[in-house]
Amino acid sequence: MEKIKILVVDDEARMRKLVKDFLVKKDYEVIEAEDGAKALDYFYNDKEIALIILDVMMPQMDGWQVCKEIRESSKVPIIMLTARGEERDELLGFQLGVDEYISKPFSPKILVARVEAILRRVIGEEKQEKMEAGGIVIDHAAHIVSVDGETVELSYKEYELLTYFMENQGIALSREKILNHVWNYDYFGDARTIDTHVKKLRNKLKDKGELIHTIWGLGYKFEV
Amino acid sequence: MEKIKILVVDDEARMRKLVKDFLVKKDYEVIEAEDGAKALDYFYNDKEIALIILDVMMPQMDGWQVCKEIRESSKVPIIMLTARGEERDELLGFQLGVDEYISKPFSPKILVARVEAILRRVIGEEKQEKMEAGGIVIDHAAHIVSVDGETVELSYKEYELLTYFMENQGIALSREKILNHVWNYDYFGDARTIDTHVKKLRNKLKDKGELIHTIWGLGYKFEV
DNA sequence: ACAATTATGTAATACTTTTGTCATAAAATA
DNA sequence: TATTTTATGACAAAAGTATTACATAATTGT
Repeated sequence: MEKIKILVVDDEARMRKLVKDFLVKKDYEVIEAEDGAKALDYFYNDKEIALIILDVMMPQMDGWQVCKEIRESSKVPIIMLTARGEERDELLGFQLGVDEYISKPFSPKILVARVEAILRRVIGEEKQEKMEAGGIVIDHAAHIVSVDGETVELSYKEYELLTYFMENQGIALSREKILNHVWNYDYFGDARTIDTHVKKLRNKLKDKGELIHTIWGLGYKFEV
Repeated sequence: MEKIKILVVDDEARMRKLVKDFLVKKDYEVIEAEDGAKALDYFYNDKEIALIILDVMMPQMDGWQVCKEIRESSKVPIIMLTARGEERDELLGFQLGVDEYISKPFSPKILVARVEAILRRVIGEEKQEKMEAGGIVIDHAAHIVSVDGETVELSYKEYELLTYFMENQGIALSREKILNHVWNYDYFGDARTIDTHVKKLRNKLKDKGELIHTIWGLGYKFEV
């Protein structure tokens, strides 16, 4: 099947690369544009683009302008990236038909989640809504986790962490890797934080907590 | 195929040599620069450099400055070496677009792993995930070792040691060589330590333990 | 906007496993 | 056989992890 194309517009190469890496991992085709003019150019020449991720702050032509131009001829979903602190002009965005905002720094998880939510809405494509392993079920649509049929209440981070583990069953994950995926990419906190979260998660999963194995000297692994 | 070029910048010749040795062994071409000015000079005159390893602490022009200069004209991946204790200015690094940090002392393994991870990300090359020899299988993704189908639990060092042996099948390895690869470069402990680890490893590998041959007066060799 | 609640990250401490060293036994070499 | 090198097992030291408590940040309800 043809891959879904996403256009990423940002003047910072690093940011484009970052976004691209995560989307490519999810099997999307990513086209990069370093400024508004190039973005419009790519967009007009490739009718297949399913979604645009647009940085607000760019020299020459900012994200709003690009958005406005595109909206004159297309209803393609647009996600706006806003910098930390930068105020969101929600109203302007609403008028221009922005579908979503994501504040930098963002976690890759959030980005991918938003992208998929929008595409699901627009394309109506169904994605993996449920995950199961060893009696643990995550229902992403309902945002509910159950262990042996019984619902357990997880906090946001715990939920993300468990999801990451279950997405990578049988794979040894270093703390660094976990931090990079579950936390924000620019989070430079203590890797020991993970221990605490793992502990809490294990507790809540009751006897299924032991499915999260400690790999001494390396990190953790989820395995049934 | 053309070798991939890596530029190593450090004022200490010892450190440069060390890094170079390991990278050369992995078939990279290494260019050394002893100060920031020379580094920039080499970099601007050789457009083929695929990655830069940069020491933070250097007289005249420190690593940050070099990094900043390079970032003004290039997106080449940069790994920063920081001394033990020296505080990492993560934020500054992030702004300058540092790709990775490695703290001295580091194990050669870590260094090579980071380099390959970055290059893989940039160049998009895949690495070997499984190794097999004489009924011993190492699954690096799962971090599992099995002997004749049965999983064996290895400690961190045992795992590293076995990996090193299997990477160098049929090659006689001196204790010194083993120390330099599996242990940190600044580990000056007793080479006899290896004997103990080899012993434990042999035990855990059961009858396959004898694949690790003792070479009297020299060291060890893994051979099927 | 405020207080109350909950979630998250950090630090300190307790705990566990791993690792290195040593003493001694065994084996190989000359 | 004397000497050098390696194997082995016990144990102390080091390093990694679990757990708890607490401060701070985020969220919720009023």
